[in-house]
Amino acid sequence: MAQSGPNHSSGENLLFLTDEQLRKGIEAMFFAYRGFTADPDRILEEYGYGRAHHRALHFINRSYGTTVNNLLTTLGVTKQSLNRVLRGLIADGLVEARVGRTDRRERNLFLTEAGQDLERKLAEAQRVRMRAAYRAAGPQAVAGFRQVLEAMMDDDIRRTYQSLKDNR
Amino acid sequence: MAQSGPNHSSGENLLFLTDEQLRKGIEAMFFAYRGFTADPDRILEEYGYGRAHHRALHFINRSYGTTVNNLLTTLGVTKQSLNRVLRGLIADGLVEARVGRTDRRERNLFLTEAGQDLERKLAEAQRVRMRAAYRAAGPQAVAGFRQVLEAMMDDDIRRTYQSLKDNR
DNA sequence: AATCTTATGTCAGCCTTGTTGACATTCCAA
DNA sequence: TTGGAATGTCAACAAGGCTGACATAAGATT
Repeated sequence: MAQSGPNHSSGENLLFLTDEQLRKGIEAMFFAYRGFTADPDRILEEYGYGRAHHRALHFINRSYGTTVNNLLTTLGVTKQSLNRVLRGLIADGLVEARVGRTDRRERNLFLTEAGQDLERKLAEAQRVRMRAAYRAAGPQAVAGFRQVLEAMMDDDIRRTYQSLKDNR
Repeated sequence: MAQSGPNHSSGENLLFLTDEQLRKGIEAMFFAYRGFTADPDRILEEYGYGRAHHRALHFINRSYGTTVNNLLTTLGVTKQSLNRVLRGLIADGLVEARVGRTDRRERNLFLTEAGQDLERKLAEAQRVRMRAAYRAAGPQAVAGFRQVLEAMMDDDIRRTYQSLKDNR
């Protein structure tokens, strides 16, 4: 388990983990996630895309040349679902799927220029809000934010997340 | 990436707000939210319900006797969408809608015994994970977590959130 | 060479949950 | 009395999940 920071047993943690405190955290997640997706959603609407397209663009950009199977695992959806989205992005010239070089069954995915443009636009919209939130809360709060989020992930996803974490 | 760091001004914030750091925060939100909803989702499936039902149960439980309009605002969906969900919950005997006493156009919403049972079950599943994450990250991290999430909300939603914050 | 397996794509159909638009009912308030 | 607010309902549609079935290509194994 993700064990890092200071820990329990200290008496001060008793009040801390009341259902009431937990409920506030739960609601904060719900409301914050809405804010988190709101700005990209508005942009996507102009293009006739949805969140699924955003996620695909993000992770293709992020893991240059990734395969369809990799993407499936990261996104946690079925191939049919992803395929529908990819088909649209490829048809619109935002994504390119090249036959794999070592294994020709695989398709390596790339963003075209246009794809990179949209990805940048979406990412920047999301960063603006994230940056503002980070600024408002301060560095120490951000560290805590990341720690809690990381501890909240499913184990296998946390591994995926961490493997993506620092490779750029 | 075309352009990297934002990097204005304030000394210690320099390294802090790189696009890279922001991207990690964005991915953390995405992956953590999946974990956050995973446990309730499994329970809901057994009952043939979806997340929309969970949200309705949560906020009806939370704001005893709330009106449909209040709920709409909190949930951020259309009345038609909410109505479909409420109809199901009422038909299944989990929610009761009583005609308003002061304004008889309004419907006051309550959980029945069965509704409270399911709500408790869902909430506890979600709390288990949240509690584990809080424990793993420690009190200071939790404070930061809450600060950043709050700063990430839309302004009007933050007001709603804060008004719900301490009234119990 | 034949066969098994993997990676991917595609078709069809279903579900939840969001949307709009139109229209009815109830009932408070001016 | 009349306007408007709160609510409900019906219909239609879309996005984006899902399952199941089947096709194709190509790597892997026997």
